[in-house]
Amino acid sequence: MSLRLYDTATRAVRDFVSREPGKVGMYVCGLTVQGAPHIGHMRSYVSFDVLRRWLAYRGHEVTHVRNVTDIDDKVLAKSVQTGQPWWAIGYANERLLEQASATLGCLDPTCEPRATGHVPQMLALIDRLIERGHAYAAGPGDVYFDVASYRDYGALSNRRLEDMQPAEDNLGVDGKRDPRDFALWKAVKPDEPADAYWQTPWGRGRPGWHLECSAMAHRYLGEEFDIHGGGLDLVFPHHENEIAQSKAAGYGFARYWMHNGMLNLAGGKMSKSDGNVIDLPTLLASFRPVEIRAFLATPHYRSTVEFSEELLGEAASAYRRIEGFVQRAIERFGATDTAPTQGALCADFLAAMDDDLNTSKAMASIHEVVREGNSALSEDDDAAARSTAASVRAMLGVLGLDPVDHAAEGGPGDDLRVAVDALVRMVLEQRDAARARKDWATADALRDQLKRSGVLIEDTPHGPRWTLADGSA
RNA sequence: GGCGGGAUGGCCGAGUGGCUUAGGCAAGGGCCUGCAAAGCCCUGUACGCGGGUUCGAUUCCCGCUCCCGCCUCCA
Repeated sequence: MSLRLYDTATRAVRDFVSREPGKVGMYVCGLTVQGAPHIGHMRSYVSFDVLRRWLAYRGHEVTHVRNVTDIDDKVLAKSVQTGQPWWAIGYANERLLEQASATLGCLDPTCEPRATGHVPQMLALIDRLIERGHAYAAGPGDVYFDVASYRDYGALSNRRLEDMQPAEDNLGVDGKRDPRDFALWKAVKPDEPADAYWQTPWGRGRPGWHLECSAMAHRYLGEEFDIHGGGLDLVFPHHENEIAQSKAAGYGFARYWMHNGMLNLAGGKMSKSDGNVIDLPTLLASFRPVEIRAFLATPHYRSTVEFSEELLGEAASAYRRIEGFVQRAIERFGATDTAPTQGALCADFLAAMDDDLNTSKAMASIHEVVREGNSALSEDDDAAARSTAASVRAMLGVLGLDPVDHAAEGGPGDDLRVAVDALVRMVLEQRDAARARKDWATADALRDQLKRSGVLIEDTPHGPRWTLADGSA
């Protein structure tokens, strides 16, 4: 069985065949760095990180390009509003984003180009579009894409040009020939920061939204590449416009279009403009990064996900069941003996992932293997326990959820682990002594005391073990 | 109004024309344990409403209701 992916452009699941055997070029829309990222953004990052890891597992060398759009209307508006330089705002938010991405265990992209660093490529593209009759300069600094000149406009988002009836408020005012035309290049405006422009043959201005992605995808992945991804809310107009720009310029552009579903809060899309936003630092007060990642990675990437702390808590509990097994196996055999091995993925998992990244089903198969592993562990079937642990770790690894990879990231109070461990051991020695003389009252009192301090004790045939009540082990 | 997605057992969430009808969380019972915890075993018969096709539909078709997204900035 081979990998099949849902392609937005054809609205169907298709066999994935890369342009070049063994290589995949993938462009994923990152963010416009106008504000701090929220977990809805992170869902997109995690979704495409899973895709990238799966492509790699399936033997592809992946070139993963993810853009940072560091200049646009909102960044400039914010600059005027706060008095901060627009480039400082963008950079600050870019760093928050980078941090959030790393915290959730997303692999770094191969390249993360910024819009402002690719103005020459954008100008070249505009030039080419004007030459081919698909774009026109409308006034000093303004260049528009002529939507009517591109026959397939609307093909991706499945809408017809005549169905699009944008407000005709500024028809003629800004020099547009058709209200549906979109800006490739925008003229400097008096109420925007004075240093936000480039000199061009069409006048002073700055990039319009959409242009940077066409230019940068071309720069790093070539005229045609395999996968273009992003959030479902980018299908129109952003991706539709990217296609128009790139194809009208004569390039093949993306062969598969993939879009992740939205993250909802209280029934509606989590969105900065609606103000219903939760960011990662807020959640880190109560949950570990790996638990948040498990929450984001378990539902199918195309489904809408409802966010709530309760739901996140459920996902965390489910993850802890798996993690508990891996930890017990590692305590017994060591991390090396349970190291994930290539080819250790079970057939159900493999089939689920190949089927348009069905992570829900894939997680179900991990849970089944965990059950086998737990049984092997309690029956002291070391060989079986070892191999199931290696298998579970391999499968988790593909999802970016191997507990060992996340061990260093730390949960609340993690810096005190060594000290806590020493103290708990002292208490456990006393408790062992009490148990040895069958003084159950004393033994239980010690255990209860630890529990009140957030330390959970479990007696196993191989001695007592402790974990923290919040799940960080 | 146009386009698209969705409604599954207490909750989350896969999936399928009929088969042992995922998996998890929570709950109850059991095993294990000095008692616990963890783990394992068992239990819970669900597919929004109304029609239709079919020997048989949660799964296919039609209609309806409700929800969500896009159509303006948006991961």
